Amino acid sequence: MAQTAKQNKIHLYEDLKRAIITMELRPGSDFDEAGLAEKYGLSRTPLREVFRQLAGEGYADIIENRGVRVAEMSHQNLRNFFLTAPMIYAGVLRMAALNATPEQIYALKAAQVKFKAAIQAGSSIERMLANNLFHDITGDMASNEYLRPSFNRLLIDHARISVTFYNPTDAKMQQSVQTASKHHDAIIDAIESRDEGRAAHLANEHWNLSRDQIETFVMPSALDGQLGH
Amino acid sequence: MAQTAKQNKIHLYEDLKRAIITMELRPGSDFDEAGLAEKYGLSRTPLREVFRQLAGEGYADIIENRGVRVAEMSHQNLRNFFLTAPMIYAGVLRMAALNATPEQIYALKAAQVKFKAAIQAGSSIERMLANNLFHDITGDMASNEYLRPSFNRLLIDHARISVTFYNPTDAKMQQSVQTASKHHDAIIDAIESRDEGRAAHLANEHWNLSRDQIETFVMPSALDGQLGH
DNA sequence: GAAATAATATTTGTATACAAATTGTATTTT
DNA sequence: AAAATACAATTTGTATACAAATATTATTTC
Repeated sequence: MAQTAKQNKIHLYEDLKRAIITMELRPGSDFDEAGLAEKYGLSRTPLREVFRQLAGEGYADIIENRGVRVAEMSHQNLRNFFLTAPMIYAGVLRMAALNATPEQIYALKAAQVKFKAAIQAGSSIERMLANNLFHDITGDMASNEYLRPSFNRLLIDHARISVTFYNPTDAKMQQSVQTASKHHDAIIDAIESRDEGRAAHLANEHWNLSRDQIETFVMPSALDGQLGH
Repeated sequence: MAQTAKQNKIHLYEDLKRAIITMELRPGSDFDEAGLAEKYGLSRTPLREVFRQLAGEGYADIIENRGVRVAEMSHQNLRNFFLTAPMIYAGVLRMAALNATPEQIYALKAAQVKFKAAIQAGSSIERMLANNLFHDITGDMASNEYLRPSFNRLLIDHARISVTFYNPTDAKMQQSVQTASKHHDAIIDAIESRDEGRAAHLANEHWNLSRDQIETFVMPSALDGQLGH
């Protein structure tokens, strides 16, 4: 079919992205070209173009003569993540407050409704995806092509870290999800009232919450939090 | 030939990158697949993979059914550039001071020697390339995979802005190149002595110099410099 | 039986051929 | 002659076929 090829390519792209941020495809695991070509009814040529694109966006790594694999997540990554995220996110929210359009604000509110629903009734994956969507929209709002690439990479690993470490039975962790949701509400409010300073401040609070969560539950005293502030 | 195909691909990749940052290929101009395939002795398949890669790194944009073109540089881009650069570069230099290896420091010093030589005797393009190399090495030093993507995009447009606006006959501009060179020396010193605070401070000075240059010579009062500080 | 080598299978990379979409030109219509 | 349509040429996208490199297995050597 003529039309389906293009659609299949899009589906493959979206499916792989989703599978990577949900950790369905583990970091370091490699893609099966032949298998995926079969599954999506595509030849290897467009398939490989999708791989290149995913690599360019930080989802995967291409190794010469040795195929494509899901981007790694090392311990060094995690450290850099918490050093970098507050800075980039403060920049994104600051510019989001300046540049957000009414349509984007509407979309952000809708994403927050979804997020709250996911906290109540959704799976841990659904919660993460809703959170991811929320942050992604703030990335749109900033409309800063220089900030976006780094921000997107942070979002990828923020998603993967969430999936890895989130434990819905833990009371303290549930509490911090509630706090995160309150942050989101405050962020929407700051953006809507064009308060860039407050938006930037909230970014730091929000990521400190994430860091504390991880520190407390998995890697106590791993980071000194001195940088990126 | 078996070996040449892989080499040709690398040459194509490097040549296109260079042609883009030197403005030999103008923003928005589109690539001639057939012509480049002929010129580099490659079929269109590997050629298109190179295009995808360049697009992923911010050198080019791929438009569905309408080929590949050199990444645009709009006025909005320029504004975002000066809002974002100080922040990212401060982050990079801070982490460079923390993480630089002796080999990287050696390479940075060598790049600075080249830069000084280019100021004295080189063309405006050579000067820009030497400067670009210097900054690129600081990006290596930081070894932060979250900062790198945005930093690289800034470097691309920093190069293109330099080429566009640099006027070697202007006395004031020559002066600011000398100042930039002094900044480089100070940056090397800060990194070598692991003084992250000073490195971050120098980043801001260095980019303010760039901004003042552009503001004074091409777009007076275009930016308020309020953000990103 | 373990290490080294050779032979085979699989995977990755490239070239060519074909299909679809877009662009440019010629023709027709008014 | 200007606008609209039809046709041809070019460009872009995909599939298949083939080449090169890597991984796996079998065989040989000690």
